[in-house]
Amino acid sequence: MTHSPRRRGDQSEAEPGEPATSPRRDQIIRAAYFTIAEEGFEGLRTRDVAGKVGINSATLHYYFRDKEALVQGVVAFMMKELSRPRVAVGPTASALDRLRAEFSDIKARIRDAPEQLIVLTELTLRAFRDPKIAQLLRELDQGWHAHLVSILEAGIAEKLFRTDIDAGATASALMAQLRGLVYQGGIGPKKRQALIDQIALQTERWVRK
Amino acid sequence: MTHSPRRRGDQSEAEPGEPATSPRRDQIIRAAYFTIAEEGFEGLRTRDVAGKVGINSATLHYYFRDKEALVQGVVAFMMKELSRPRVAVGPTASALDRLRAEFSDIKARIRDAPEQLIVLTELTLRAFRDPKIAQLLRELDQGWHAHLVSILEAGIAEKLFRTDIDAGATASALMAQLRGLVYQGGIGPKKRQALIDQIALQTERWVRK
Amino acid sequence: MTHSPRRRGDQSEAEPGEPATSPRRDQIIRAAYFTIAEEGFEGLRTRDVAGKVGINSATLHYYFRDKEALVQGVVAFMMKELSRPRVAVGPTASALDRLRAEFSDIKARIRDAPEQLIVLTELTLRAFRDPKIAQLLRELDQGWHAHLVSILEAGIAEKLFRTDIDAGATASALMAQLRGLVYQGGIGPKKRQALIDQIALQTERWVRK
Amino acid sequence: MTHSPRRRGDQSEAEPGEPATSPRRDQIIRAAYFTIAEEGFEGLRTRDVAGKVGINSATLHYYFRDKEALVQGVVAFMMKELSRPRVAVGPTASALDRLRAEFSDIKARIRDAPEQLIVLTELTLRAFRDPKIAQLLRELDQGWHAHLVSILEAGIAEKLFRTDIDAGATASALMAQLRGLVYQGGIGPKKRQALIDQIALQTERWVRK
DNA sequence: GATGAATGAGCATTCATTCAT
DNA sequence: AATGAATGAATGCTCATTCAT
Repeated sequence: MTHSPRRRGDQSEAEPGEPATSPRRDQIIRAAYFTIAEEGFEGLRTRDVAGKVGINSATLHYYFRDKEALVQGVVAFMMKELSRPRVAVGPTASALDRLRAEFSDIKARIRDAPEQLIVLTELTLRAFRDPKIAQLLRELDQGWHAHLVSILEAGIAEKLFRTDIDAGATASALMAQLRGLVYQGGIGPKKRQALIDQIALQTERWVRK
Repeated sequence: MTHSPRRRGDQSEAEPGEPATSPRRDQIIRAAYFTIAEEGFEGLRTRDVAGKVGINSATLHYYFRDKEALVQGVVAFMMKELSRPRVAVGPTASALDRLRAEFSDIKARIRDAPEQLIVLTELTLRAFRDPKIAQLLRELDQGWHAHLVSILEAGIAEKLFRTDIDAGATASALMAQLRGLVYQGGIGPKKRQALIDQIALQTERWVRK
Repeated sequence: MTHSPRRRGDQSEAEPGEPATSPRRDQIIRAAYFTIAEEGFEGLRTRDVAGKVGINSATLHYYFRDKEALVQGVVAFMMKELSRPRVAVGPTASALDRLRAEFSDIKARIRDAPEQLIVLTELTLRAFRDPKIAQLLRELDQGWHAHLVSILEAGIAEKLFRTDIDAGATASALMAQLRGLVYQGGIGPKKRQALIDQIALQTERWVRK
Repeated sequence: MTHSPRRRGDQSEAEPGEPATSPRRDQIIRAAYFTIAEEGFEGLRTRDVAGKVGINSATLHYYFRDKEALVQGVVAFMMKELSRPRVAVGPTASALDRLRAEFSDIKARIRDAPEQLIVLTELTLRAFRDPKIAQLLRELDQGWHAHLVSILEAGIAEKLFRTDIDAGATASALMAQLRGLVYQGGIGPKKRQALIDQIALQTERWVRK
């Protein structure tokens, strides 16, 4: 097979054996990701991103057809990051442990990857104008909701949680609360973590028998 | 040259007789405000704003020293808008009525001024980088929190609400939930309003005796 | 009427009272025109054109939305130039004088405005890919053809020219010959003018009684 | 490194055993040639040419030092193509047949190799700035002229053509007419061929006894 | 108050070319 | 022979801002 004139970043799905990914590509995406966290989409300059990676901005365009493709790469990366749990629970963990892990997970993100919150907010904003991003966020939300519901229902089945709670509604309320916290501007990480503990406590009281 | 070299939009206090406000100035701010709601800060162009008002972009600079000053004008306008209640309650209203008015207020904003949510999110994002905006948002939050606490405490005093609720914590939780709802991308206004009703119901059950 | 946000070069037809023309605009078009003559479309750089006029390249874009609009301006200018006769004949001139004026006109162009030939060739080339230009050139040709036919027919009516010549075919043949000369690369202006005289002579012999 | 550092496409004469030609080299030239016909010199991109051949653009630079060398290759190819008659005449053909073959040749080119006209026009344009190309075109023209003169003189000698025609001038006029036709933009191949027939007829009438 | 004209700094993107492998 | 990766030098275009009128 001769050299394909298509750029690496073109296809969403890589051909087998020809991965649409490369260390350099990932490096660029990471640099762009942190740039967005620091400066916002508004402050994203391909030149700066290239500079951070230590390459020429033309090289960046060797990996990404245009800025839009780069942004899409960042979004994909972000989605994978958000889906990957940061707190592991064993397969034998109780529903309560898994619920607690949920709160720990968010606290861990706030502590170790605070940029995720910022980029997520940026994406939320983009979603108002970009239906593709809106769709992705919706899917992310649905996944989170389903995950919480499964925990709650397991807890009910395990007879750890009250049987009269509405798993769906409770999951929604929980998500709204956590999201509200995350999106609350003007407070530091410590305050944020304390508020999460508070929500965790309230929730446990609410769901446990 | 006859006109005073100091521009109207300067940060320094306006001299008496030279108001820092004018119909045209307000007109520009409103145009910028709605532009931000539609296109985001990223899409804010002084030329476009001027065009919407029907003036030359040079004229815009007569009223605002620079783009930053215009943005500050928008922020101030936004803060005033957010502080102004959209649902009036009589001075004799019960704590419960006032609590309900709180939910109605948010529903009214979602219905009549959905752009407020978007601009608020934009400001939240700016707050990560602009301490001045962070401070303003913090104050806005504190005002809201104090307001909710006063309602809850009044309800307790009126013996309408349970005496064992922690007014501060409840206010915080309520705020987080409402904020979370507001920031949830990818859902339409109707769904949003329904979720608010749900939160309202839950809250009433929680606080009422 | 407030300031129109549209750029000057946008509309093909200027509104009455608001001419789509200005000295500066013309200056830019002229500079672009001679740049094309010297460097070809391939060598047309907005920066260079602006530089020749002594303005910033951003100023050029104040008058022309984009490069394409500038090129269109040049084309329009070129068409006007080509249509404007360079050798005047009195209203009482005989058909023969008018025919001779036709040759003199081309010789005058080669002498005084040799760049017209080059730019015309460039346009011919563009016409292969740009239907709009193809159409313009076609119209130019039809105008020229009609003009020659009217001269020949007048000569026949004046009993100066042979009655058995086919005015249309002769006009076509004449045009083809002149065009061929004009497009003949690799020869200098003097040689070119001599060849025109030769064609003129031949033609006179052919048409005159 | 094993391969000779001197590239194949160098202007210097190839060493014996190291031919300045190769199937791949020709392939590249052909691809460039057709690209120029379709997009003009303006649209000639080494990457595209390489892509059409199915090689990397770096490989193209293995065969051609730079873009200029590639263009020269195309020019040489073009000159060979133009010199090669497309309509064969036997060695015993009469002058009239050979003259007719001349017209048939051009018609054949228009039909079978219309890209030659376009590339030739592109070269004509280049000749204004590139003396090397100007020289080549001049030689091409002189060859054509000599060829036509030899036909006309043979016809006179064969007593097929009038003895009072000026072979040189007639050849020039004929060339100018044909060239003019070829360069006339905005008409299709059919119309073009019909006009050639017209010129052929006229010419025959002119030269034959 | 208002504007047309002008500009500097910057930005994404393109492209011929190079070089280690 | 061939290529993936990389780059420097443009290039068209944008935009906030200025200033004389």
